[in-house]
Amino acid sequence: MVVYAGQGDPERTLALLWRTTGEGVKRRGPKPALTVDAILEAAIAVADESGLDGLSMRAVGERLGKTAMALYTYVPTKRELIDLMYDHAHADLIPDLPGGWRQAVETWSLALHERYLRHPWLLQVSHARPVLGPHEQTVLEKLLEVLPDVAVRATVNSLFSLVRGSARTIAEGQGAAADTGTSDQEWWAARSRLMNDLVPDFAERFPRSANMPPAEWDKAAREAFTGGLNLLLDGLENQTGRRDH
Amino acid sequence: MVVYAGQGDPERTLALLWRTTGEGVKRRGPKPALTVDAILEAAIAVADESGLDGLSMRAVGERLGKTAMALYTYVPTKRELIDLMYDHAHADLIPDLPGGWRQAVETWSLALHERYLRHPWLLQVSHARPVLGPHEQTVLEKLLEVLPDVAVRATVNSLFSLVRGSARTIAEGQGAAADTGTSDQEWWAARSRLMNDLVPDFAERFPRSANMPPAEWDKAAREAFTGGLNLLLDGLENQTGRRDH
DNA sequence: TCTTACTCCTTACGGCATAAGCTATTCTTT
DNA sequence: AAAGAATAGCTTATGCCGTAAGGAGTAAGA
Repeated sequence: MVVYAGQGDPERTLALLWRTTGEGVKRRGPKPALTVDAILEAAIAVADESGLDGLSMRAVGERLGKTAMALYTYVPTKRELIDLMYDHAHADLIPDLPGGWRQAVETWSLALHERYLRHPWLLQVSHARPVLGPHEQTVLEKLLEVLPDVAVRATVNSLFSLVRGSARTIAEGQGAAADTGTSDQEWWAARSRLMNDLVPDFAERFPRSANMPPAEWDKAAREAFTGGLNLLLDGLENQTGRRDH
Repeated sequence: MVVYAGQGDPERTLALLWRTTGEGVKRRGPKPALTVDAILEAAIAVADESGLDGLSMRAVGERLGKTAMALYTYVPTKRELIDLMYDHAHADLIPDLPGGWRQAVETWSLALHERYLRHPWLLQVSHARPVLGPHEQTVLEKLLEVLPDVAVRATVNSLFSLVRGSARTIAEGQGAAADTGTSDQEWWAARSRLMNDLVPDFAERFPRSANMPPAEWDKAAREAFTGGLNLLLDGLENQTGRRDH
């Protein structure tokens, strides 16, 4: 399932995202035993380990030695928690980008790609509408800084699609392997055998698909990513070149 | 949340996908009151209306005048049901593709894009490993038939990423609008106002993001899609042209 | 006719997010 | 110092979910 982001109470969420909640102000009542950041880190740890499906308020609370309900003092709902996790996981993402725009865009894409692979659950958070958190905003801003001034929206959209799509393919392959305990080879072998029995005319009906063996998925997917990126940047260079190259 | 596909009992799932279950054979016991296809259509109707989150076995059963448990006679688990829905929704998708490869790829992409928008929940089904159903396989095969023989894997991967990514953006915008009852304009206006209050220095910190207003999202996202597609195809033509053009 | 295989129901279980309400804690005001 | 107010974080409860278990009825084969 997909968790839709950015649909909670906007004011509360934005305030949490940008941490505009009065920090130094003295407040009554018992000292808070937790902080939003501690919760975020626990939640991210849970999600890294068990995916977004394993992310329950109970699980996060347990990791902090609290009950699920204790979290609701800090975070209005699970939705907002995920929004916060999402933005938090985009912190300190983009390194200094090298000179030429093409190299810079490549570096940016690889950094984002890598981050997605480190936190695969990020790919399961669908931003129905942008979360508008500071860290994600920074990621976008850095890209805009280096992008040539041609077809900006199309390029941004395509880059995000490409990076997310490729990362998804890789992450899901890995996740499936981990979940089921069967490697890609084993899984594929088992399926081939079954398909041979069940659909003996497969190769006739789908000759081209049959001719495209899976190889090592992980590697193939990575190559497909850089290959696709190159295609896209070629296309962009093509349009740009006539102006400022 | 994301539903992971292709992880149930492979034999049962594949048999259901390819309908190799003995159809004409006489079976004992009461006549089945349902068929897998009827369940699929009901389930797809539910998902179209309420998304994958609203898809519960109870809801599907109710639509058919049955209980949730009645479905388990036909479908082993909800997971496999979703696999079957996924493949079913890819039926009769690709029209006859026009002559030139570039036009053919464009037509293919648009058809897939459109299908995703008709059944947005498709985008929430992540194929950890391919479902390997007949209809999805046909979609892939048709693309392979027209694709030039260059960087095939990268191109296929990129095209799927681009189509899915763009469709996701559009679908989620629409979904959010429907869910929250606020239009894009209203939503954006509200956020802008809040951001102005909470983060008054936004425009200084993120000048380029601030300069990229949201416009009409739906339209912008569609243009970004065709624009990205053109970039990609330019890149591909660049590599192909030297050979067979 | 009796057995067997099958459909489809009711019931039940454990897990989920979270609403409601309670208690204990700590600051502010008197 | 005492009283009041606001807050943290607990327990409990509600209504969802997927689905396991088991039972009742039905139709084909022996």
